[in-house]
Parts: sequence; structure tokens; C-alpha cells
Amino acid sequence: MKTETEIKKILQNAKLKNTASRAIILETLLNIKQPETAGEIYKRLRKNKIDLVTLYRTLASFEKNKLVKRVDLHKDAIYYELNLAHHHHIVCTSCEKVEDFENTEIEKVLKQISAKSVKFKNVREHSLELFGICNACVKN
Amino acid sequence: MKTETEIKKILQNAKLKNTASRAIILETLLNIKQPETAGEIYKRLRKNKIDLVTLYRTLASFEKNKLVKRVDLHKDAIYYELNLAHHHHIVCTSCEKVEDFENTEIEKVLKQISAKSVKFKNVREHSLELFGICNACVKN
DNA sequence: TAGCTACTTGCAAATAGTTTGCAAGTAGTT
DNA sequence: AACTACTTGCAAACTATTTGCAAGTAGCTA
Repeated sequence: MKTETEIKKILQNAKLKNTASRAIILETLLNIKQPETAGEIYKRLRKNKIDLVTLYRTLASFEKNKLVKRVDLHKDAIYYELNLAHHHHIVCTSCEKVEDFENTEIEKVLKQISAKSVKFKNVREHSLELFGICNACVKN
Repeated sequence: MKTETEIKKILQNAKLKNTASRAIILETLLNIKQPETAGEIYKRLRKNKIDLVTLYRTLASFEKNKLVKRVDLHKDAIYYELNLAHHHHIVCTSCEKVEDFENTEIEKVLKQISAKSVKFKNVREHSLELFGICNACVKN
């Protein structure tokens, strides 16, 4: 659980004004384990009376400032998650659970690939998702 | 340029009825170099009088049959492309150009990762996108 | 600390993207 | 040639996301 001052610091580092809404949204995001849609996050915010429009705008500004990133789970809506630690996902296409993972080998190979590319020498980010059926679902 | 019979064969292999709409949509997809949204593909189909709903439904059935896959370009709409050859993308976040690439090393590492995962032993697909600024845009 | 300015918020309404219901049409089979 | 399940087009619904505008507020600046 992050303290109020830690949240304040994160916003300051991102050069975003420290408003009540942003602090609440950021704290909420910190408590979410899996990527969620704006609608799902909104449900968590109901008791705080934060408008859905504010949430969208906040997510957009967080995204612009690299605090948040979009995750593609091959579903129809946009999924968001905090971008404080770089990692990838394994998604179960049956029960929809998401497992995080990180891997240093991948990062090395990606560097080689962008070095090889003729048209790109400035690759800054990447997203990687694996899809499959988790062991629990295979049993059923 | 694929012939009519080749297109027919692709549909048969996917166990999809060989209708006029599907043949036209499939041929159109074969001519597209970059992932496109349903709206963009629809524009190409205008002269063929194919309904946008039909396009959505066709893309959905193609996707279900692995003929087509979704690509996440970190934009607001869903991007589709043919799934005949496995590959990844490098996306320019400035001019939005997309370059394809494939890499055998990646595939090896991914296999290792899914072998290591505790909750997954059935990873079947993956998507990988790199984001950056292409050389042409860097110059400007 | 009061005041200024640019950024932020909430509400209502608009827009964009995608899906659904239904009646009519058609591919592949028998 | 007839049958059946799948496919199509149209209209309408729905969901997710964005925009306009007026009021509110954070973080300077004097």
C-alpha cells in the first residue's frame, strides 16, 4: 500500500498536477493486479464520485506520461495497467486470467532485432502477449 | 495475385462456405500490406457493395478460423491482418508506418518461457509489437 | 497570502465502432 | 430438385469513447 506522499511523488515526477481525482485513480490502479478496461476501473471508483469522463481523461494523460500503458488482450475494449515495472503477459483465452512475466533474454533479442531493422533505429517500447489455455482450464 | 481457385481453397481449408462476399474480402485482405481497421477495409470494398456488417461478421469468422488475426497498434480501433504467415511488427508512432519482421530466436525464447510458467503449459499464440520512431521520421 | 493563468473537472450531448434481430437469399448436401 | 443450415443486408440498438462548455482548483508569481 503506497502512502499519500508516494502517490504525490509519482504525479510530480510525471509533471502532472496533484489533484484529488488523480490521486484516487492512481491509488486504485496500484491495487489492481490485472489489466482492466475503463469501465471496470470506473466501477471501483463509484464510491469516490469520479466521473467516467474524468477517468478517461486521466488515463489518457497517464498514458501520455508513461504512467499507464495499454495492453492488448485480443478483446474488444482497451485494457489499461500501471506501467511502473516492465513486464509481459500470458493470457488464458478460456478463463481470461492473466499472468505477468518478465524475461531478460527477450529484451536482448529485441535489441538485436531493432539493430537489424533497416527502417528503424529508434525502437523504444514493445509489447508482448502470449495466449493459451491455463493448466486449471485444461483440466476441465 | 492469388487466383480464384486459390482463394476457394483457402476458404475450404478453413471450412467456410465459399460465398461471393468472402472471396472478395479475402482477396482484398491479400492485397493489403499493413494491418487495417474494419472501417479502412470497408472503404476498399465500397465498389463491391458489401455491407459493413457483413465485413464485421466475415472478419469474426475468419478470426475464429485463424485466417485473420487482430493486431494491437496501441490505437483506439481494432486492426486486422491476414494470418497466413506468422510475423511481428515494428510500428512508427510518428508516421504510423508498420514494418513486418520475423525472428526464429524469439520463437525459441518464447518456448522456454512457456515451459517455465507454472500456470500455463498450453501457450499457443503470441503477439509482439515494437514501437519507435522510424529513420525517416527521425530526420524530420 | 492574494491573485492570476492554465490545467482540470462534471455534466450533457455527440460520435465512432461494433453488435443484434429479423426476413430473405444461397452454398453445399441429399 | 429439394432441404437445411449458414450467410447476407438493412435498420436499429448498444457500448465505448470523445467533445463542448462553464465552473472549479493547483501551482506559480508578486
